[in-house]
Amino acid sequence: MAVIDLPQERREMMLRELRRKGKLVAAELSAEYGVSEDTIRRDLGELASAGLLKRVHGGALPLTPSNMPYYERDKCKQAVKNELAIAASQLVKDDQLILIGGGTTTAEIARNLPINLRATVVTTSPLIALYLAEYAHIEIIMVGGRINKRELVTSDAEATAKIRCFQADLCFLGVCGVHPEVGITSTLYEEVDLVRALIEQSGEVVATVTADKLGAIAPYVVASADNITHIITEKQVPQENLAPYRALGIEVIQA
Amino acid sequence: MAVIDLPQERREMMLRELRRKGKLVAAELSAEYGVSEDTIRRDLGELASAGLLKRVHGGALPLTPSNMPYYERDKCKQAVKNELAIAASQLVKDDQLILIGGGTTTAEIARNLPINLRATVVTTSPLIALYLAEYAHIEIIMVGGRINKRELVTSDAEATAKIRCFQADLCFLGVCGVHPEVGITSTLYEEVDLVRALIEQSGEVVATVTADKLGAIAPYVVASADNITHIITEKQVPQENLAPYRALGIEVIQA
DNA sequence: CTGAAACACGCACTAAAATGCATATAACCG
DNA sequence: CGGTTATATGCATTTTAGTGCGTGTTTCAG
Repeated sequence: MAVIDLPQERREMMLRELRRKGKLVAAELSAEYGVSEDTIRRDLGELASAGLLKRVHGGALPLTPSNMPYYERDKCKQAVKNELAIAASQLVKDDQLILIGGGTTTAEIARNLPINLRATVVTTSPLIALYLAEYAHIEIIMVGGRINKRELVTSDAEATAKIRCFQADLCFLGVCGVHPEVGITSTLYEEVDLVRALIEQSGEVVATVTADKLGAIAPYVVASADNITHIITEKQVPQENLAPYRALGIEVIQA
Repeated sequence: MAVIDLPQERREMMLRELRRKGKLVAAELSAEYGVSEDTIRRDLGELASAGLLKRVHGGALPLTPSNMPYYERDKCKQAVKNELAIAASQLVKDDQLILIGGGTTTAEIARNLPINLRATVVTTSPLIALYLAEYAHIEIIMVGGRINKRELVTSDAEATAKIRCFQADLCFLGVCGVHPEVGITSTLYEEVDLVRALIEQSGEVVATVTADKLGAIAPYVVASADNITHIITEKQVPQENLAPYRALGIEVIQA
């Protein structure tokens, strides 16, 4: 992991993190960079007086609040999704080719990748593409096609065909439901082919699944559950609910 | 390992190391090159005053932290760009096929379209795609490809080829410079083909041009000025500056 | 209204920077 | 060849930037 040894470097990192995440919390920064909260406060004060961010009680916010589009849906279970995303982001390694599908949790993963990760990411989500643009060493391939406004992704035949052109190391899936027997299911028919392509063109398949989606069944079946290699879910999920997935050879990670 | 015996050689090595690692730490350099920290500091000071790096406490950083993109530029002349965008948005009619290129002004247009506009928009910018997702009756086609992080658009051959699949009614262009004789110019070589495609695949070509870009010349020529059908520019621009464009048959609108 | 968290300020300590000076080496020139 | 000069370097000294801690104050949420 890249060590931060220059104060100025730390400040620039903070600015980038602000652009990615839309806010900075002093206490978190203190832990993240291994310096006291005083130092963080001084940093934030300096950046604020340089006109680079807006200082608020507890942290900082961007000057232009509405530049990065913001989505209401993103709010629910935000904290949980953030936890899952952080755990998921541990699975990536340098120099991999990664596919990221649509969804609020996968978007969260895109904002929580290691800051110096060197990789190529293929995504169908313009929102994720924007988040990734803040990373210096990530090559971004945007998969084109008709935008599905509900999910904010391209999910038509053109997008599916494009995904088929890649053979990735890793894929992050946002799913509507995962059931041990029924498998991966979706509420959107037009997404089925695309998600299937994501799975088939990728070595490891990581599904981030909140507790309510575990064992859930949506109308359209995408693939059997054993196509998944990793499930990231909440800490509080009881072990007996996870056992069926482990029996399928899926590595289950709780965060 | 080549021995470093020339001071100048050492400095060039340091610059290369800076490009490779993104930062230089004085103490490390001292050990690495076997000279005192004083010497390193003098080197860094010299390189800084030559404008080759940014000197910071403890070492040095690149001048442009490789990602000083978009969001900075977006702030400047925001009010003006908004005016131009509102004027530009008047030109769209229902049921048209519209191309929107990259740029801060074109993004502004995307946020200022008539709320009930019924149209199809093709864009290379994920940011614009997100803005457009707010409109109920706009069909969005995202053009895929490698993302240029600086401009936040897809501008590679794949994107250009895709644009060639459309025959649009209208196209909004964000340009680096428009000169009556030299024509439309760009600061980015890789954008040239794409912008040319936008122009050729579109009936009307609307350029939103802030005062400083009117008559400006950037390194790479895209097309002659008479390819433009409409120029939207600032109110304060004197008539004599606009006459050459009108002589080319371009409709000039001041907002 | 009250307790906890965040903040602001001053102080002490460390590391890095600037500055002046001494020395060594290499280049220059008669 | 020998002496002068310019450059590069290291060392000592003073300044300054960065940091953490303690104390008292402000802000915020229940």
